[in-house]
Amino acid sequence: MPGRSKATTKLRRAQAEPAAPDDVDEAPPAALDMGPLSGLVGYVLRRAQLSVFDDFIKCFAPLGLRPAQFSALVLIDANPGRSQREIAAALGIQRPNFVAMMDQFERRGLARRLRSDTDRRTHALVLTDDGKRLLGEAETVVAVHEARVTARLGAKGRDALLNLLARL
Amino acid sequence: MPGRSKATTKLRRAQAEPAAPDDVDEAPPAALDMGPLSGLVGYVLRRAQLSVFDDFIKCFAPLGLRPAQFSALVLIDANPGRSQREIAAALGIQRPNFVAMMDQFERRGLARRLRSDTDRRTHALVLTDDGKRLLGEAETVVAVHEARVTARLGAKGRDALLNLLARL
DNA sequence: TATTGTTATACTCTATAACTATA
DNA sequence: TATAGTTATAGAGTATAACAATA
Repeated sequence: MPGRSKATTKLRRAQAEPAAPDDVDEAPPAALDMGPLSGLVGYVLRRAQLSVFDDFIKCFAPLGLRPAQFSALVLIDANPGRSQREIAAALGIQRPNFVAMMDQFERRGLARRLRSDTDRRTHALVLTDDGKRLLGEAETVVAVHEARVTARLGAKGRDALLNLLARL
Repeated sequence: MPGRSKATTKLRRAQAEPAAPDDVDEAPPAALDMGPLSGLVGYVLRRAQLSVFDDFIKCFAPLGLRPAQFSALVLIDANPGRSQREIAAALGIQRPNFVAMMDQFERRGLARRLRSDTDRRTHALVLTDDGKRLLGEAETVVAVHEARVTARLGAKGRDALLNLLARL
């Protein structure tokens, strides 16, 4: 087992306060030892995903879209006429949980459920013109977001990351 | 601007996913077009994280540990005597949400809250012997899990992935 | 006054069973 | 009988305000 390096955290002292009697030597906060977590793919993956989603969510808040909603609109746009089951399954969403999302889309006028003439059980999903317009704005926003991610990884790093993640 | 002249979001279309083998000559299943999602770091990251967690959760179910619980035990073990606030913050868990987890750990006899003599507001967290024993088993399990992940990435790929993810 | 642990609460996400209408 | 969409529901996970004890 490789030894763990001692934490060598440089912490800046708090800014001088106006006139407070505080000169007792306080214990240095000292960063925590993350132990084996830093080498666990699952843990590092989770933290990275939260970090990227954090930026994504902030970028898309003005459009009123959550990540899952964006992905659903993209998929309906790329596959018009498909059923709820197909779209939901492709996104890893349970069918019951996709119903409320489609309800919202219809209420906001972004997508519609058309009745299928071949199988009257299914709904053929399509985007409305408003939905396509919003998706257009979304693709501008996603470009800004993705550029920020790419700035952290480098263009080559981003490609490498996508290829590695595709193996999992 | 260097290399990238036009839209940074030039995204390749999705590859077809391995569909279930079907020899029915009825309706062709026709995999969905994932559109730009396959090139979005956030989306691919999320799906990969869910995939890895899926294996992790199955591996740790016999030990009665969820991913967050495992990470908390690891952190307490590597940093005995730290406060709830410190452990929770290092894991990105809100302080109120960490209370129930510590309650469970104490009920199961895995960890204890010792009273601190320097600051009676805080609890000094430590693992019990049972907690350390369970963590020992967990590290065996995590090795199996991690080996399965590494089998998909290759040893070099795994290292590269960890380095890339650390930049996010 | 500020902080730690805590309670209460609410909101999102996710998972499963069961109903209906079609097939 | 099986399937698509739906309803209801329960469980995680997550976020914030507020309170008591302590600093």
